[in-house]
Amino acid sequence: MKIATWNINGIKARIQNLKSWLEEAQPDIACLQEIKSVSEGFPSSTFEDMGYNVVVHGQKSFNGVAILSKLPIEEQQIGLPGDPSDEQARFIEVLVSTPSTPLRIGGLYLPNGNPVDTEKYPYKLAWMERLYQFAKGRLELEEPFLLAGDYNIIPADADVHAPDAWRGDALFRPESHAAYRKLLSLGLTDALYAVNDKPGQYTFWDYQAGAWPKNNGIRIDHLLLSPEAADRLQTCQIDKHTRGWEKPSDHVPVWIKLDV
DNA sequence: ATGACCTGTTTAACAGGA
Repeated sequence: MKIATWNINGIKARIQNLKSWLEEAQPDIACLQEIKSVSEGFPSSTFEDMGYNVVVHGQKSFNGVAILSKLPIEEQQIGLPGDPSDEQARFIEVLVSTPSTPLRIGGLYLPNGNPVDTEKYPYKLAWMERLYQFAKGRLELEEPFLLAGDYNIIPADADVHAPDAWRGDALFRPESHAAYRKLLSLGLTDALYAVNDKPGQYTFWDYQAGAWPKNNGIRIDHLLLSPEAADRLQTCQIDKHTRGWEKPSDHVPVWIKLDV
């Protein structure tokens, strides 16, 4: 089973690229972030025609997440628990049944957090604490479970072209790293590093300053697996070539194959 | 991580992104 995550940076601007990539990559499940659309504005029928079931958690103009699944969706959770006042659409989860096991998949768009001297940074850290509490509960089920998405966290120096230039950034600050380590310490496995820990495996290149031609990238899109999912991990890859397409997203897809 | 950007909203700049 192939499961992917991709921050598409706007469904209206990216629908053609997304269709092309789905046809090429043939994921069974795709977690999408930054759809930048209300739920009713998401072109679900386009993907239903391609054989996907579609769940959307949209918002006007900003954020927004969706999951496309070729397997029937048995349960869904819209939004991250823990703060009823949070109106930002950043989390969606589905439960599907594979031939061998139930499988729970959370798709997330973790807050950026910049600038760090504004309320945006404490919001990011509080959101990460909520994600920690949620993941803790899911891991207690001892089932295959994964959290896939745009974490807006650069895990280590090996994941950024010029680490020293990023030290004070919300994606790379010690407090951000501490919150990310706390999440991992629950027993989650970074799928990419489990199969290949080479440096410089980027998933995002800024539109500005020639970042793509100069390969000034960062790795911020991750799939974190429960022990039961990690046991079934076959491979993890980054579809870097989509960054070179016409009208690209600034992120590229990351996907795993699970033996389920 | 500094070149010279992109998207949505709305239809001229602005907010937000990373």
